[in-house]
Amino acid sequence: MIFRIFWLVCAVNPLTLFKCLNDETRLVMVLLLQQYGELCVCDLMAALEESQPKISRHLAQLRSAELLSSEKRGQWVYYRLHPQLAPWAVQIIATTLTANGDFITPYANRCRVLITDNPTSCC
Amino acid sequence: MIFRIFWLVCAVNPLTLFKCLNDETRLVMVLLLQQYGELCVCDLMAALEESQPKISRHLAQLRSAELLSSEKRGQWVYYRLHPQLAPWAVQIIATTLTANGDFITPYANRCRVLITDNPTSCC
DNA sequence: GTTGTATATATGGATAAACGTATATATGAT
DNA sequence: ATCATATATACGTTTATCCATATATACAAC
Repeated sequence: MIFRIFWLVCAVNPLTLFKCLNDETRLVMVLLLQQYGELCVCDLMAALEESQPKISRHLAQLRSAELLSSEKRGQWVYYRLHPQLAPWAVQIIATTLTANGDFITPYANRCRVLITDNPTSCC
Repeated sequence: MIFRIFWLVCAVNPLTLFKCLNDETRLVMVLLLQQYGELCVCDLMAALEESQPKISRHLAQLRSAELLSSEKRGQWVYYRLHPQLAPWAVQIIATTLTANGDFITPYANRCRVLITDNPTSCC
């Protein structure tokens, strides 16, 4: 008899998670994605007012840690929290956001999805 | 009319918290303290099998970030989670411990409070 | 094809974090 | 007083992290 085990969540090591959240650029991006669900790279560049390579490098790091997933649509790449991210990790991100909403407010105010009428258009 | 504001919790910056939890030595110590309430330096040295200066240096860092508080009793210094640590930070530590109990098991097994009949004696 | 835009990665240099060793301080015992 | 134990800190070196710049890739429009 053969059993198959399907992995429903990504096994995030706590050290890996905290390493991701340790940098201001990465922390703000993760919190913005927790709050707004999905953002493209240019949204994040605008929100954080940082250079494209810097944003991209940190996104790659979050992606390789399986905290984020990305999807290419046309010439844009959209990021979100990884759908299979372990619930405890999601809970930590949510708790951080709830208790520190003011921490990302200045960033969110520069975020396209907040300041445009038409959030389906990009950059 | 004079108002006095009493600070009931320590205002931990999320970045500061994650910086603290980013290092394996510090993370394990924080999780052990969450689980066992109070441990002295020699307990932590035994649990982590690390040198005294290394343990002491990381404890100083956690103390200066106000994650931990310390109390000297006789020649021993006992550490615990800071009593005024912000609830959201405590929640994050608790969540991490609950979801990753196995992460600290090997350390806990070397912890005096677990392997001694008389936990009031030290070292 | 060319051009422009969006995103990713590679490389070298700067900055910061962690470590080992040595030393200092405080307490307790003799 | 001396000696031993427990803990903290200082100093120099190694190691890891972050960044800016340059370059590469992919797509869309023409």
